[in-house]
Amino acid sequence: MRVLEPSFALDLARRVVSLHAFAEAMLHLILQTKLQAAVRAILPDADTSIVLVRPCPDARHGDYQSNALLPLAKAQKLNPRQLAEQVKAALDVTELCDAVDIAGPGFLNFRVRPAAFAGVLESAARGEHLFFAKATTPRTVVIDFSSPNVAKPMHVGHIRSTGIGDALQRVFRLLGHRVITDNHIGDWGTQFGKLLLGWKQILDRDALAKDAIAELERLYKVINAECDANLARLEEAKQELVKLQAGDAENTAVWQEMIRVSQAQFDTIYGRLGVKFDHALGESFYNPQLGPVVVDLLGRGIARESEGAVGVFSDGSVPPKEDAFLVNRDGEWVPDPALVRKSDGGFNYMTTDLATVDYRLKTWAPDQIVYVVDDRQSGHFKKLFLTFARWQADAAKQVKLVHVGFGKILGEDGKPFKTRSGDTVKLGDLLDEAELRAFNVVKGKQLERPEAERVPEPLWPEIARVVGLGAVKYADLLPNRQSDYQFSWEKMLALQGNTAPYLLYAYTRVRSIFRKGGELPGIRSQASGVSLAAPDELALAKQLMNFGLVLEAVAEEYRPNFLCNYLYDLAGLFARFYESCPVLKAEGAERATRLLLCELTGRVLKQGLEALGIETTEQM
RNA sequence: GCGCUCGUAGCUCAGUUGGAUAGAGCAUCUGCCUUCUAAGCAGACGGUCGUGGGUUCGACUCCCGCCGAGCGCACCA
Repeated sequence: MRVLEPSFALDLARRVVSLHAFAEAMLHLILQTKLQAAVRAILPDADTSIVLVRPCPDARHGDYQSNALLPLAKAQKLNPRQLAEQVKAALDVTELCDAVDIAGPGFLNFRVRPAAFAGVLESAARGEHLFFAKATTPRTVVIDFSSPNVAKPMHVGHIRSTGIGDALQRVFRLLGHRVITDNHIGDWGTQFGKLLLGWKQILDRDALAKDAIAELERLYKVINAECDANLARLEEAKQELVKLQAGDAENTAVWQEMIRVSQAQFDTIYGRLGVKFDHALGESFYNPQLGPVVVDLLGRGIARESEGAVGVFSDGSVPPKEDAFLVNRDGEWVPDPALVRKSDGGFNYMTTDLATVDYRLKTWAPDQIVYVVDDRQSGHFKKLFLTFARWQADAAKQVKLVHVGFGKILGEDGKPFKTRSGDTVKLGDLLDEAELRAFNVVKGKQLERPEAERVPEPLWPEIARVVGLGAVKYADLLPNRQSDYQFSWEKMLALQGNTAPYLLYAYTRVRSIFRKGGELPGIRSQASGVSLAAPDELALAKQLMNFGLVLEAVAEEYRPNFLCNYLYDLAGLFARFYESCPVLKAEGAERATRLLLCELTGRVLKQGLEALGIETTEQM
């Protein structure tokens, strides 16, 4: 965002029309633009990219604040309060603010007129924006996530990559960027030797028709066990793999069939999760490029042979401690190369990933490529990015390669999440259980109510589906992604606290008002006369206006949990407003204002949840 | 051994360029349904932000040491 906003503001300064829309969508940005201009007037050489305006964490100080004058004063060896006085004198924000205060060592606090807030609400009500602005210079972003393996069931380990990746792609798209999602499926590798052997010798056709993945899994387990015990068997499997790699017609056909049935499984899961990909170029897609990549690396002197393998080694450009191509063993720094060809001539995933970066750059010319992959692979990506930069220095400067890592899912005992019998939890089973548990909660809550107030029973399963899937997704997106988190059905399906059900409930309360209130005159067309008076009205309105800021932070830091926390705060503020400010009983401007706040809160909740990949329900 | 990530209330977790009195939920306790869905709201209780230094107007945040946890350390991905 540090890079984005100044250029954003600059662009807009050139286009008055856009500036207008932009200001209406996000007050803090117009204040920021004006503040930056004032700073430039006082300090022409100052770096104004650090001059940011943010909402005040404490409303008593004001509505928006900037702390930027303090570091600025320090850099220029000026008295911060004096600088603040000068900047304040050069600052013209009278159209938005009653007062600009200098506080403490040199904080600048802006107090916005309620009428200015009302103006933003009115323009939002007219459908001109939803408190965020599309990027004026859209970036092209490739997002690589999910990446399940062929012939294996998708399991609980895939929800993090899938959920975080999907949320990120949704947020980037919402902000107007060009997004290309690519599912880098594991459809190649040594396991296919064993699978082919199993397919040819012990395949159960009926079982395959019934549950293809389970049958493929069985084939692998049986043959794998045989190979462990019997070297001749292992040799047989290797021969099948060699034939596949050589393009043998029969093995290729079987391999393609395995991909086909696996894809059907992926499609079922993705369908339930509402996840779509623009491409699914698996590892095998890059096969033809692997040899040439290694030849090129060797030819350029970037890779070299060692112990029969080919790898990229340290170039000694950084101290050993910071060198990703060195590792310390017993006090001695030894090579830890990025291997691109094994001593048996085969390639490994470093080679595939290099070919993949190369392909993506040539095909889509992205500004960035984002890999949503387990944190344990951070070492691999570090080497991959460095190796690519050495291989194609110029191309590497055009693209930002980012590894968005995440932690493990733990069970409630604090150990890796497994079934009672110790197996990995299959994703399909997990989603089934989520819906079942959600149904029991929905049913329980409905039965607590007087019959007249219940949601019609036929709607319960659909509500349970939205709540259950939403709960699983939300629980996964909520924690800071780099840390491990504890999986708890009880907590994710709880009706209180920072959970999907709480947010969905807030949304249904909004919808309920409109059902009860019937057709409401004038909300969209003649949105005017909005007057914010009650503290809870104002607090809610201000929170709505932070939506854009949060979306940009999500995209900038690749952290969907910012959006989760924002929506939770929004829902909380709405609940307070709902308690203290009767809507349908109010009259005149008060009623219109409150209806508008309900409408806009509903829209932001729905849009925000949608950006997290979570559906909403009208009643629950 | 070396590297990466982390350590915040009894438990599970937030904490947006370093910024003003560190926040939620659960648990414990107290109030609020003849009023738009109480799956809610208000309040109380609960903290030497692992620890010891340093940087500065200001540190949970940045730097260094130590303690503790998880993960990774050529030919699996």
